[in-house]
Amino acid sequence: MAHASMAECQTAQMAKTGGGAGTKGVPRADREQQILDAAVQGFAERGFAYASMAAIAQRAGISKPLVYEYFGSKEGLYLACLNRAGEHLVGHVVDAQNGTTLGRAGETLAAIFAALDGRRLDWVILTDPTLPAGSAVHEAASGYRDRLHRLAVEGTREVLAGRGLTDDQDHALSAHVWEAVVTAVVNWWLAHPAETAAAMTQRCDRVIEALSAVNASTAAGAGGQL
Amino acid sequence: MAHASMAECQTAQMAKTGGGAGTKGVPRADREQQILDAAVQGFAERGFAYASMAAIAQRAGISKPLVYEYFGSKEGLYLACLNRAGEHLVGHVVDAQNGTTLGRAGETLAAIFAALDGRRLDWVILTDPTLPAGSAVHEAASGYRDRLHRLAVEGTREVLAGRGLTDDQDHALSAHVWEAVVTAVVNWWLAHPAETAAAMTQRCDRVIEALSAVNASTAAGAGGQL
DNA sequence: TCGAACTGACTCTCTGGTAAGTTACCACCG
DNA sequence: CGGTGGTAACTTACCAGAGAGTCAGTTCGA
Repeated sequence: MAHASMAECQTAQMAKTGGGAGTKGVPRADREQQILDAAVQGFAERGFAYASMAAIAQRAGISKPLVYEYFGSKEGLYLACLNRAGEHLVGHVVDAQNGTTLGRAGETLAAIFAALDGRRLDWVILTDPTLPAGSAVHEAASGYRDRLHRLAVEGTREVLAGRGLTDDQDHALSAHVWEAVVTAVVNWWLAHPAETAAAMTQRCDRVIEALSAVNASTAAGAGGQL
Repeated sequence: MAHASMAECQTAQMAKTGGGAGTKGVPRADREQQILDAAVQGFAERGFAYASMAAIAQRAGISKPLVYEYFGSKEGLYLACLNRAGEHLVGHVVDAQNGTTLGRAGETLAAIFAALDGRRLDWVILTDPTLPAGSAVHEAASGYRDRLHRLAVEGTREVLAGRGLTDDQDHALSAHVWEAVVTAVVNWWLAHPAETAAAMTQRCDRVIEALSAVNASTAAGAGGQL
């Protein structure tokens, strides 16, 4: 826990006093970003429930009260991480969809990979499973995931309806499952850091292609196994 | 939190003393099951991280030290819940697969629905997202999920390989995604308590059918949206 | 009377959050 | 140009609550 205390001085400043009180000359806006970076790492590493504010402060190279002065509370800090990550991701996915044939599974995934490239931990913040049910942070995270979800399944209703699916609940279930698939794919990516965003896109295209073929034969009564 | 204190006397015993110390005549084996039932509810409700041993003891109608005497620690208690739930589910899925055409998606789901009927919270225990990474309970839960996972994707390799997928990583990703799909479907079921196991089975059959058709058209270049 | 069942009342640690004080930068004054 | 007050940046040291885990003892059935 004490190994990261020297790594936070990326901005143009060097500690002048050994360890006393007093300002270090870092403006608030800069320091806030440093804290957010440290918080994303801390929260992603242990989950909201288990991450400690003291550890995050130490990782950021400052003391706990400063974190509280800038972000108010643990939930406030998480909310700030969430907003930064959520706006970034949602924005990229929207942009990507505007410039391509809307809604195809592979292209949605590609946009997510691209947006998360270089800041994959953002995804962990958006999907942290340890958020206490019913809390403000939980609601906020759900909100961002929901926006992504709506973007991703736009158009699903008509397509499925056209193929004979009329039950509302069936549509809800399908959407829920698709969300889980996206989550699973991104989590797999997180577990394979060597994989580039482009490689993931290609991989998903391959798998989708193959699964389509399997399902087609299944639907035709060939008894494919899945 | 105090509303469930009277609901635990399902076994043949009634409190004889008002609240003193002393035995209540409940043999250890029975009490252990009562504690496990209360623990499953408590852990499922708030997650391992946020559930408190005192609350679980209260829900079981006994005091905290007895829980510790029987299960040793919070992790020990969770482990006991996990083993009971895991063995039950895995056993049922194995049985179901032995008596049917092995490995088809819909039938695996049907077996899970049947096994979980009447004890759906078992699933929450097996998939609790708040388990601390690296802990013994986390490993144990992963173990059970892994056994289910292996059962479910048995045969996937040959099928996908036959359709042109040769990359090992592609297979790993596919398996990971399938696991997520199962999880998503069961979680949806948990969120819709009125749905019977049989209804879920039918619903999944419908959706799988429709999605197969959609994917088939997608693969054929019709540009289906998903 | 012996052991199993059972409890009230602790301890101890961890952590979210706070109070009060310290230092450095800076604008302004003389 | 040196002083000087104000404010933003920062810290040490603490509090309070919650919850895991324990101890010493009490009651009851056999």
